[in-house]
Amino acid sequence: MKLLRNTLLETFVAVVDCGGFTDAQFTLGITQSAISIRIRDLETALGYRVCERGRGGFRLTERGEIAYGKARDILRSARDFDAELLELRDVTTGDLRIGVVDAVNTLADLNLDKSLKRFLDRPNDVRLEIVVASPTELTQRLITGELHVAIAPFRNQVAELTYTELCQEEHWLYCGRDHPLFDLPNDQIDLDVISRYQICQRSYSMLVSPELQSNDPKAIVANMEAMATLIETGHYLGPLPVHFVESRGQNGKLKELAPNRLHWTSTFHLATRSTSLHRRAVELFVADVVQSCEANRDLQDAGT
Amino acid sequence: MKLLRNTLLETFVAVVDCGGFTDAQFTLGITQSAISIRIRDLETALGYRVCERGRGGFRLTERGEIAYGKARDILRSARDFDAELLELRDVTTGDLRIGVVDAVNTLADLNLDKSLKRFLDRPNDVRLEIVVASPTELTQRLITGELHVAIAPFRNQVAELTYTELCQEEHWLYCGRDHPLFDLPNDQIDLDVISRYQICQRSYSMLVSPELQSNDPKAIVANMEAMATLIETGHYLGPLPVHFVESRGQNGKLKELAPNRLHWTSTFHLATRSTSLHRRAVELFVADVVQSCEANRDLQDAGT
DNA sequence: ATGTTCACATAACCAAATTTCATGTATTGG
DNA sequence: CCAATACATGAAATTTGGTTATGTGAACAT
Repeated sequence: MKLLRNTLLETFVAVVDCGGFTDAQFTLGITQSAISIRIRDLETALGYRVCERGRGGFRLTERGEIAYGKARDILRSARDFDAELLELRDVTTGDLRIGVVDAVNTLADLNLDKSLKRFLDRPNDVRLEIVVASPTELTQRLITGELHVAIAPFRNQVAELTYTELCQEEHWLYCGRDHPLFDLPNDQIDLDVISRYQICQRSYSMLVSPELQSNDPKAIVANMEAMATLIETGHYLGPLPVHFVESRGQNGKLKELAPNRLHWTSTFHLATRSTSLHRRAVELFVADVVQSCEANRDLQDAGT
Repeated sequence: MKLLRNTLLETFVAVVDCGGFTDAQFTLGITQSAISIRIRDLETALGYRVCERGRGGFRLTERGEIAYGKARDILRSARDFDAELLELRDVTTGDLRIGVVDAVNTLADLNLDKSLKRFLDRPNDVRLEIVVASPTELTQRLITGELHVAIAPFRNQVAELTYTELCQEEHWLYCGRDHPLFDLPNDQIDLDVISRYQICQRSYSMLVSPELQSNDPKAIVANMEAMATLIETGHYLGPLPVHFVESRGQNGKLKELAPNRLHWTSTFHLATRSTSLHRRAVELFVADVVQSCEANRDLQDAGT
């Protein structure tokens, strides 16, 4: 059997991503005619039409949809494969696909920007890709190889992945300026008082405050900004990472509620696939992150 | 980054498999010059030499060794990928890589030949590949995707694979014509008598007779023929599948020892990877095997 | 040593596959 | 019905990849 040329698949994926032949010209660096022919060749090889196109707009066929997903996957692993072979000489190259949860850039103990800087300061030919998603989704994408590394508070750990503990993130409960509790002294606030008000929670996999869970959250958000926004409306209470609130410097707009009693800690991990050796780029980045966190811990230990 | 053309990898793998450029001509259907150029291009793209060649013989470099392994893997998955896309129309195509343990062809309850016949009788464009190996090795190869299906008595089952019970295989203990026990009546033979003689065992993963294990086997074989040969020397006792001995029709050369007491049963399973949907060819073959076994069971049930 | 052979490399040339350019066609929107 | 959009197609140009013929250097026999 003759293998599909990978230019055909690249073309197909680019065309889908661009939503048509015309725009894909620039991405692929070839003319529209060439694209037309390549797609025709692909369809001839496959024996079915992968997309409807023309003046009426661009649309994948049912089979095309499936083919597109598979094609993207195989191209990704082909790129990783190339990088593996290229890294057998002394270069650092290929994709480095990192996944994180949102609001990590202000997490001081993690210091992701410093780790990234260290990584990028080395001579390299790496194409960086950073994805923001929930821990559950990150887990999924690590397993499929769509991501190489992920940094998140992984509460449910799976066997396929290896986790390294990085740092802690502290959460307090906050209320907005217009909320009834805003002016109540903190020593009068406890779980019982809290339970009279509506709580905004993060979606399940990001839950940080189990004590509040039974209170039937009236709002659920999948994003830190959204959480802050809802709390600022004055209609909800909600937990937020301390570093997140402090970095926004709006100390007047949010108030922490009884931080001595209502605080939660989540542990951030770095996760990679357990099986097989990793590419040089991945190993280096992991080392940078871990080292950065350790340096931080040492600094804090010395300070106390 | 520009992807390596897969013709380069195909050429590389073929050259390695043939042990040089000259012989690979016929496998690849191109001239030696073309191969020379392709390998040069591959090496230029990679930035290192993959093999030493010339009058002094053919030898992979250290990096070439690694590259070869990876290249073979990626070509296999590329072929499977192609088959997945092609099977989106109504054809059955691509590789079907089956693994079995040895001596399955006479296992009447399994009836592998009938299942295969049924599969091949359908219109198809499948390239069949059958590998014989131990259950441990089959498990490994299923996980890496090197095999699509395997049929064996899997005693240690792993989470990554899904198992379907197929049939039983009965084992008795045998001795050869020249063995001291050959002429002893079966009612005088028990474990105690047995323990005075040397036992030939199958290697660990194929062990069928735990009672004999403590007897410190003096011979270990990884193959049924080898087991039979050793027993026929008259120096060893050893377990063999009943169907295997009967099918060889040499009833005079081997004698079953106390078949009422010394018999063991192993269960044959069909195993596939748990994750992801399988290709049409794989699904069809699995259905054929399972159906064939069920038909057999029904037949036996009706008979008793 | 010396010539021969083997296994691959290289050059020149050629064929086939791809791309571009120019143009055609179908569909939508006004 | 016209203009514009988005793709298809044909011919010419270009690039890619192949073959044939020949070169090179290491091993081997004499």
